[in-house]
Amino acid sequence: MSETTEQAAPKPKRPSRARRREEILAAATRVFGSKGYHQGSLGDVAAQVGITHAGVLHHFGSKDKLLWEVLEYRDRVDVQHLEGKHIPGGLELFRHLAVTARLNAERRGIVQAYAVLTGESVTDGHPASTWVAERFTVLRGEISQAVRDVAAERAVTLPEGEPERAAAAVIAVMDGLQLQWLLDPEAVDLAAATAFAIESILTATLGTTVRITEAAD
Amino acid sequence: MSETTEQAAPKPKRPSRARRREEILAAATRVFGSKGYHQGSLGDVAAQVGITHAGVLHHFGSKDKLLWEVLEYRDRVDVQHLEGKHIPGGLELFRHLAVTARLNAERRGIVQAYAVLTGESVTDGHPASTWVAERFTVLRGEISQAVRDVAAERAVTLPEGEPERAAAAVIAVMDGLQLQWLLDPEAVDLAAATAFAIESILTATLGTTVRITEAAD
DNA sequence: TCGGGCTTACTAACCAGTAAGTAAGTGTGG
DNA sequence: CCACACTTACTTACTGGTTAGTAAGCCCGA
Repeated sequence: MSETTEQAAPKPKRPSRARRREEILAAATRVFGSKGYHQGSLGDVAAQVGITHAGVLHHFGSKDKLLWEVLEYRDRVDVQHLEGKHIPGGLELFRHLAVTARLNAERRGIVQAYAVLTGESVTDGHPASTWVAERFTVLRGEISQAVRDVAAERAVTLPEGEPERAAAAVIAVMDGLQLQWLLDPEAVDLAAATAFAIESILTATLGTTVRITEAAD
Repeated sequence: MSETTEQAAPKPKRPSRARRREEILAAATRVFGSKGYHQGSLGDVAAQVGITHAGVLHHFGSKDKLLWEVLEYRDRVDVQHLEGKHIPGGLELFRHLAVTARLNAERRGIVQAYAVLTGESVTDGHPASTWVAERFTVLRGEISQAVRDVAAERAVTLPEGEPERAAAAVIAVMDGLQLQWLLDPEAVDLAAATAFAIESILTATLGTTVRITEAAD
């Protein structure tokens, strides 16, 4: 065993480790998305990649750990289309949110996964609750900062706590619209309603008309 | 002494039927609220009223039927504080929504139950999905009508589809804020944020300032 | 040949729903 | 007014199903 232990398995000819894990993560996203975490079983996930549930456990150890990696996987996919750019600030952030909503209307699965897991996470002792709570905290921070930036840009002074309230409202409206859209896609135009709501909140908060959609599109 | 027994509705000696059912419904609301429908078992519900799970089934037949009655129970409790008055229209409706949010901040359990079940309901074939979807439809109808009423009152002409978009946004923001509040009550002032968001959406929609909160309360 | 990927086989727990029995009530005929 | 018939509210015990997780071994590729 001289140089044998050194091979880090970089070129996978076999659908090995990394690749299989990705397959499983994608399958788990679909399963947890369509059935929820508690109702979606390891067997369901395993079946989608053509192995047994024990095979899944071989890669992820436990169902909880699999969930955690699914959540991080979603983040990775989400950030991916930003192409390395960090999350924008100011008005650009809100345009980004509107664009995300438009993209989401074409990715029902991932939206459903997010909605189901977020809803489930408010149950006692749910393994995803800290992840979701932290996610909300981070988002509120980023969005309220963007509100402050836009306000400064337009020389508007905001009352204490207003940026935070606006940030919470923006996140809330996005999540809530996703729920309604998932249950009745015909009744709610996810992209339009989201853009409308964000503009409304910003306009009312800043006291001046804010547009985040491109003209004539 | 005219023992003509005019006992129309005598007091039952036993905590019979109706009473027990209410106890179970209250318990089920707590259980489904704190653990979700799938994760909350009939045994959990039964334990809270000091009977066995078979006893619960004696009263409700199946877990699905119990859920249905829980949902209707919530509606009954919700409408109850309106004291027989029908749901108001126009601006009054939005004030009512803000008041409800304020009340909700004191009834974590029922808010949690609603949030959990709504989230769960977007999973495939969930027994509550039609109930939730219908609820959203009805609410959107009522709220969009109220928007139209207020617009007419103020002689504002709204673009096609705007009342519906505003209605969806109002419902969305209420649900979304509940989620954030449940996960982090310190970070979100449910009553204030809800009132703020509703005012924002109405103000932006109608183009004139709308106030729904009482001055100095 | 060796180790990682995976399977088969199993365990222990849990769950909804059924069935049958019991005890405590209610209604009624004599 | 009481005995007997019946109903109601529940229990215990069980069935059939599903689940996460464990253990041990097989197979294949490098």
